[in-house]
Amino acid sequence: MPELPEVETMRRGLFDIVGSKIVAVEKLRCPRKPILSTPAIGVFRRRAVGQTITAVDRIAKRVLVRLESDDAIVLEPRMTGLALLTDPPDPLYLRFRFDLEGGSVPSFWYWDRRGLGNVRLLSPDEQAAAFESGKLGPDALVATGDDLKLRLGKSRRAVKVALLDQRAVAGIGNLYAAEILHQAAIHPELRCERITRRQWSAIAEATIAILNEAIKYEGSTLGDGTYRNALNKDGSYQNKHRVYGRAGEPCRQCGAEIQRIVQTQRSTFFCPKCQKRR
DNA sequence: CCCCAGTCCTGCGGGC
DNA sequence: TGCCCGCAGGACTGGG
Repeated sequence: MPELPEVETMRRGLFDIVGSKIVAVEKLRCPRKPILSTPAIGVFRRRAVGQTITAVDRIAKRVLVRLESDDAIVLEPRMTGLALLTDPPDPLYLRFRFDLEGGSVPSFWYWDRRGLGNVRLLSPDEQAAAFESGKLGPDALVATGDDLKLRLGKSRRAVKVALLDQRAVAGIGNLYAAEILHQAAIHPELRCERITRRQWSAIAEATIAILNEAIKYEGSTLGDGTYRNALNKDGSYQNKHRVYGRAGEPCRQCGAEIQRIVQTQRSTFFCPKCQKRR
């Protein structure tokens, strides 16, 4: 499930396409519903073909392939989307192919098993509208304790639920929210309004530490997941998980049994001994 | 404004 | 053995 570390790994995996020219774009037929993409493929192709790729960036959980025209191809992988330079996990779910010239890479693909993701080509104005402040908080890799306190300090929501709000802080998903709160020693059900300035700082520091560590290990590939890097290799941060997916197993810090609860219909994992309610 | 349930989608594992 | 159901959750929508 791509969150910030996985999407950042995708971005880095596409480094070798910078400087190449797009010579063809194909939206691939899938046996079921095609994924969402805009604009219509004819317009998409006309605006992309002939363009040189100038950069590959990340905004929150999206990858932006920037073109010399200042348009950007925006990949939004959601649950099961992958950016690939090589053979896919299953060719059935290849959704887009971009053929390249002038570099070391012949093509890159967007692959998406469940098809909840999307591929868009956005003009500068459309990019500004899609990513305007108000829709996305500061990137989780740079958000400070004060940023979090300012945006969430008055909220009555449980802190774990609030960390998933991309308008508050951008890039955290269900898996890393649990990991971050364990590192910060904060109970996931603690209401934001009761969190101290010092605790917000601890959460921000844990966020940066956990996400950077996960990037170092190229993200988490879960047993039933599909996440891979651009060369179709597994990440390895799943071997470092403190709590996520470890219900009933011992906490690596204190040995207590990791608990699983459900918050707003999503699983939350935590250590009842390390993570206090205050 | 704030918050939450429902929705999309496919594969997998538990239960019977 | 095979089938059914629930679960996985990112981002968006609609409604209280």
